[in-house]
This record gives sequence, C-alpha cells and structure tokens, in this order.
Amino acid sequence: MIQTRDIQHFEHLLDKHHLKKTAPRLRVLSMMSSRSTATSQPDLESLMQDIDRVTLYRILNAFEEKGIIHKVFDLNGTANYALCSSKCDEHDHHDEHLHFNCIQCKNVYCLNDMNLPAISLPAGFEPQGFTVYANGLCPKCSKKAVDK
Amino acid sequence: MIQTRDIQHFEHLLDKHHLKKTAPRLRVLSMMSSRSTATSQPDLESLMQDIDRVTLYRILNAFEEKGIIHKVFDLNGTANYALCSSKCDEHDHHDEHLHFNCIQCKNVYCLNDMNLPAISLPAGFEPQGFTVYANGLCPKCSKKAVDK
DNA sequence: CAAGTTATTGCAACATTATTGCATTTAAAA
DNA sequence: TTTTAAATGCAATAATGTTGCAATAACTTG
Ligand SMILES: [Mn+2]
Ligand SMILES: [Mn+2]
Ligand SMILES: [Zn+2]
Ligand SMILES: [Zn+2]
Repeated sequence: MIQTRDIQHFEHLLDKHHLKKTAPRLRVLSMMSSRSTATSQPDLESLMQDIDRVTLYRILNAFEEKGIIHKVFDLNGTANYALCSSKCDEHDHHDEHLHFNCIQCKNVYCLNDMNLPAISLPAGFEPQGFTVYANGLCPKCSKKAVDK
Repeated sequence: MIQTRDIQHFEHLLDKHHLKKTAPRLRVLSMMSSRSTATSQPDLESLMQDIDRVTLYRILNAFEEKGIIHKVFDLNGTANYALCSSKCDEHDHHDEHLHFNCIQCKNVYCLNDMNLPAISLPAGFEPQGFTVYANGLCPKCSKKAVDK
C-alpha cells in the first residue's frame, strides 16, 4: 500500500535530482517500491500499460543515471531494476550488495545488508567495484520444495 | 596463430559432444581460442560475416548447452562468450571463476585461476552457484592511464 | 566407397526489444 | 498568468533474437 509519506519521498527524490515530478515517473517509483524484488522492463511495461513504452525506457535510463535505481541482470540476461537503498547519486553508486537470482521463480532479490567479502585480483587489474550474484532457490521456492 | 593441434583439439571437442564437425563450428572455435578475452555475439558476427547470423546463434546456443563455452555479461548487459577452460559438460558447468569487465576497453576477461571467496547468505536462501564480476581498468588500460 | 539417414546450414519471414526525431503537452520559473 | 524548458506520446526505424523450411553436408551403414 502506497502511503502519503511515500509519495512525498518520491517527490523529494525527483526534486533532489532536478527531475520534474510527472505522473509517469511517480507511478514508476510507486510500482517499484511496492515490490520486494527487482522488476524487469518487460514486467514494468505490462504492469503499467498506459505508460508509453518509450517513456518507460527514458524514465528508467534517467533514474539509473541519477542513481535512483540500479540495474541487475536476471538469469536470462534481462535487466531488472530496483530502487537504490542508500545514498547513491549521479557520480557514486553504492550498490555493492549481493544479488540473488532464483532459478525457480526467476525473481531477483537485492540483499542490501550482506556485505561482500574481499576479492583479490591478478597483478595489473585495478578494480573499482564488484558485482556478485548468487543463484539458487529463494526462501519461498525452497520452502515449497520441502513441503512437497 | 592457429596450429594443427588446435584444429585436432576442436574436432575432438565436437566429437565428444556428438556435434558434427562443420566448417562454421570449427571457425567459431578457432576465433574464440585466438582471442584472450570473451567475445560478444555482435563482435563474432562482424568478425565472421560469411557465417549466417542464425547459424551463429545456433552454434553459440549449442556450445553453451554442451559446456564448450560459457556466457559472461559485459557492462552493457550484452552476452560475451568464452571457451570453458576445464571439463565442463552438459550437466555440470564449472565456470565459477572471477570475471573482469574493463570500463575503458570494454573487454571481458576470464580470470580462470582466481578462486571465489566464501559468500554467506541470509537464512532461507539456498545458493547453488555464484557469479562474481569485478569492474575497473584492465592491465592494458591502467598502463595507458599511467603513461599519459 | 556409394547410398541412405540425419544434423546442420542458410534464407526468408517474423517477433521482440531498443532508439531516434519531432510535435504536443505539462511542470516549473519568471 | 505568461514564458520557458523538460518530458511525454506517437511514428518510424534500428538492433537483436526466433521460427519454419528447403537445400546441403556430415556421418552411418552395407
Ligand atoms: Mn540491488
Ligand atoms: Mn569465464
Ligand atoms: Zn524463487
Ligand atoms: Zn581495458
């Protein structure tokens, strides 16, 4: 359920990034925050059929550039989008958390609280960031597997 | 430079997986083994213009299913392909090595020798595998940055 | 080695996904 | 309220991926 304070938060978010507070943008933010997992462009498209496809692409790109959302790939290589939890901005994304791809329900989970272990690289490589995916069964799907 | 023993190795690889030794397949294998980084479908397509686009898709899919190559995503979300180093087969891929995406030259490196650290998950998630990417500057690009 | 069998290829058509240009609308600033 | 600039929606186009099918080439069998 979307609350008034959510709306205000979304409006503030758009303000902060000098993006106009338009109906399509607010609806995309509401939709994404109402979901516990990341959402793919195709899913967003069918969830909000009255928003033009092109507009949706442009909104997603703008939000990503501004650090309002981040992109995560699912097992098909399709981009899924999730709201950034912490204070990401245009120049600094801080989405170095673990992602989980469920092989059953295909949902993509942001595990914001899990820190990544240190990863070492061969000489010469200068890492600036890491992306880590785990794949397997999510809690819901592993529970179903046991129940059967 | 492709050697006779490479050709024989490729032919053996196809034999092993009950794939016919055809010209397009052997050329794809040669091309991939001659490159030090993973190669995207678009790149393969322009590197081997005389192989039909559809054929290339089918070859890549077949090779991936058989565990001859594995798929790695670059920073644009485009699939890149690289030969599997160890003994992957249809049912068991063993490509749990680190991948490096260069933000400058966009090349994707398979760091086959780097083992992944242990990664812990919240309760309920049952991981079956991990995919880890580092992104930053590859040795060539970081060297160029210093030289300037 | 020749004939038969089947996988693979290449082409055309189609489907899906993403981008561009531009006129119209809407939000914010003046 | 008027002005200005950003954002939207539509149409056209591009890029990417899939399907069906006839022709071809690889392997099998006698
Ligand atoms: Mn995330
Ligand atoms: Mn690899
Ligand atoms: Zn699941
Ligand atoms: Zn590089």
